Amino acid sequence: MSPRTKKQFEEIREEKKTLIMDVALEHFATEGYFKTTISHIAYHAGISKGLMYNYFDSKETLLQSIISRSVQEVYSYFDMDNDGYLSEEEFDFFVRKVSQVLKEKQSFWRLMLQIMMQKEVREQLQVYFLELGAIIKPGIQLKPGLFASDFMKIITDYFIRKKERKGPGYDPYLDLNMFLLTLKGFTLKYIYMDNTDDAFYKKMIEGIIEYYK
Amino acid sequence: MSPRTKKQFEEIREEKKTLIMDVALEHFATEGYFKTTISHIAYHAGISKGLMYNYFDSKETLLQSIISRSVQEVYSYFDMDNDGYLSEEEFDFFVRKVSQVLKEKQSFWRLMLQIMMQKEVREQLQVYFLELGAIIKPGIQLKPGLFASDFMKIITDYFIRKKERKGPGYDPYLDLNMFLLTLKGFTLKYIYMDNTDDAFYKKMIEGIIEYYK
Amino acid sequence: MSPRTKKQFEEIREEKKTLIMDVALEHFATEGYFKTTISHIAYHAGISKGLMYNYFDSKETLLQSIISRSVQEVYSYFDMDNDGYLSEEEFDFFVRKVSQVLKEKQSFWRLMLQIMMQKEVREQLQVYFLELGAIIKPGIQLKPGLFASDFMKIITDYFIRKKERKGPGYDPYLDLNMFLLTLKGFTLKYIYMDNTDDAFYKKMIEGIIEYYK
Amino acid sequence: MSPRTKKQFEEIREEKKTLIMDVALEHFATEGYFKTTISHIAYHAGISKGLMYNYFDSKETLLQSIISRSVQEVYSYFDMDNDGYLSEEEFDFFVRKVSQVLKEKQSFWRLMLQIMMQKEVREQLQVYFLELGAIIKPGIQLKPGLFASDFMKIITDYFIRKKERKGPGYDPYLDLNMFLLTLKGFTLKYIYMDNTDDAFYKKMIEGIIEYYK
DNA sequence: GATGAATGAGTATTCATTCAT
DNA sequence: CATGAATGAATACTCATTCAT
Repeated sequence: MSPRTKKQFEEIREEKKTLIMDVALEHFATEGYFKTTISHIAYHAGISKGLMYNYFDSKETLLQSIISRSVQEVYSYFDMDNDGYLSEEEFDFFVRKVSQVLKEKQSFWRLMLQIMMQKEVREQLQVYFLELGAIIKPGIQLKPGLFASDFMKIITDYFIRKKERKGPGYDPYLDLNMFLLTLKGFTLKYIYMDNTDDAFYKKMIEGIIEYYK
Repeated sequence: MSPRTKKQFEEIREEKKTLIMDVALEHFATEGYFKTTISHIAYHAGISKGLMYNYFDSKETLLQSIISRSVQEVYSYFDMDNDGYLSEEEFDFFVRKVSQVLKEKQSFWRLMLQIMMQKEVREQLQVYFLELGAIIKPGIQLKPGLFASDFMKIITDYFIRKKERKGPGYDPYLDLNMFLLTLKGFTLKYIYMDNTDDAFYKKMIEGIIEYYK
Repeated sequence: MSPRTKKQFEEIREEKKTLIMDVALEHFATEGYFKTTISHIAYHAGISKGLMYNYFDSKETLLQSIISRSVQEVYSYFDMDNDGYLSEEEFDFFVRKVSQVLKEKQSFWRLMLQIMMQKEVREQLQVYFLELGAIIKPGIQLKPGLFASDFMKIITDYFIRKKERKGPGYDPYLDLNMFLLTLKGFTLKYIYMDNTDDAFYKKMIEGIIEYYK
Repeated sequence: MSPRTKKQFEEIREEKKTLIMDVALEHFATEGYFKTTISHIAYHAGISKGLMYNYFDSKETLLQSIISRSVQEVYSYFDMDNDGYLSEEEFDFFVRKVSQVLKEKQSFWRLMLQIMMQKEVREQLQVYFLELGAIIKPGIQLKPGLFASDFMKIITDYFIRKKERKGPGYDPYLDLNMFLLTLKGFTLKYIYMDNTDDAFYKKMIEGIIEYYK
């Protein structure tokens, strides 16, 4: 019965926080942030309301933690430490990654869409998801170091290089924006799909690659 | 000093109802349904809370009335009493109509997206917006008489006829779904645009027409 | 098309008032005073809310008017202008009268019971229905001129005279109070009877007469 | 500083619930159910409104809990687990018990009378208080297991046996119903008595016993 | 750490009453 | 006389947050 080490405590703490965030995300995403009560989350996480406040200062803090965590996870998905260059082969991989992120983090994206309705929230989150509201045009300077910027830079570069393959009549910015529109549409569709039709899902990924590679 | 006629009363009622719905839609769409209080709506509509309840039974009824009204308006936009045939020239017109509806009813679509987060709501509204959740495949039977079905039928027909132009390698269903994805993406993007960049907006409409006509 | 005379106006006014009171009494009695809304009454009386206030200053005034009117009616039932003497034959008649009043004014009595729950109301109404809360003892002075007092005086006299028939062991005050208890019980029972069992009802009247004549 | 045990929490809950129900009953009975506000109850119970709702889901639930509890208490008063036989000596005891229940639960009975005005409520409560609406006739089948039925059965048996003592001219059902009427009248009278006149009260109990033993 | 009782500011809703027409 | 739109004070109820144990 040796007392737990500091490290053990820390681990338990992290586990509980993760549990709470998982439960909360699920309920936020399906029932809505405002309709989900703290009591409800605590109950489904198997803890008391009081303990919730031991881990998170407020309902809002909890929400922010969830978003922040999910953003980190999405970051890591794309492994932004690479060389920032997207080859033709990697384009395939990239689109599939995007779809995978959508699939695995469906709840998160649903929450995002919901949360973004509020103007204030939207402005704050632009930091993470610049693209959602931004327009890609020649001459726009993307801040380096931000996820969305990095992401957009790599993609933009890819489409500019694509011009070499497609010839003079090709408008890379139009094509890029069409691609982004399609990706957004894919996101929207997937987020709302209750009974995932996997065949359709896969077919559309192939379609996107075929249309925009 | 004669009392108001029935018609006068009816007019007052309709005007006030419209006013309340307009104000409510605007606030629901920008601040969110749950964050928008009845007091807030009443205040901005310049009426008392009590009067709100003279016209709408509850906050939820108000929401439903708004949705119902907007759906009617969208219906009328597309004038579904036509021949159900979409010529190449009309395709242009159709895409432009869609974008116009988005532009003019931006608040409504934002509200829709928000509302559709809740599963129950989504299921109920499928009647109106079948497509949002549906997948278009060969052999699918669309119920005639419903807006979404009519809409989808016309579009599907268009893409099937397009095969004649495009030749044997052309997959009309893939192309249709890609088109719908792009349209959805356009919707999503437009809904979130605070400062409308009209040039970009128009460019993308042209792009969609160019890609899918 | 001669203009209506003052008298005609007065008559119309009285008719409307009576109508409103009738409707209100019915609803007060079955749904309860507080649960019955002015709107409801106005609707069922086929008039507007505004007009209601033309006839009655407030909901409370309406209630008081109803009670006052019913009390007058009950008064008249017993024709208190008689000699104040109750013969043996008249006792029969008296009990039957009581039951008839119960039957015909069931709604009113139900309303009374309900209203009397509130202390303040009860105190105010003692004027009319002294007996309900009072105890009849030798030496109590009943205020002349009040219905309840008159009523009690006549009944008390009857039971005192009854002593002559029953002999020395007979306690007129006990018997009187037992009789009043039974009458009250009869009231309570009848008020709550939804499906009037007329046979039982009549049998009990005969019983009361048999037991207390 | 160890947290409270489950038992401690349970005790707190029970105490508070009892407190709230006691206060509420008192106010419901004297001011009326509808006139009594939740705020009022909370204030007089020395707690916050919020806590009320921690223990009772709604005002109506609170009412039901009060009624349910009181019914249980009345049940236990009569100890229905006995042999179901009422001897002549026990009849005294029985009547006195009834009066005692009236005295000790005066508020409850006042509330009952008030509540029973509403038809729906009345129908629902018949389960508990069959007799109030029922008529006792030869051949009526009383459902065993229900308080009111048990109660009525015992009383009915008593009056039937009484016939042996009284001889052929005696109508046990008339007498039973007269007795029940008197008891009801006693109830009604007692419920409304503000300043209890104990001497009168006791005299009437003796009277009832004398008349119906 | 852990619990859930307790709080109170906030929210939807009701309804008697007023008043312009 | 008659209407029903309009008001606002009151009321039931919710829920994030605090805190004694």
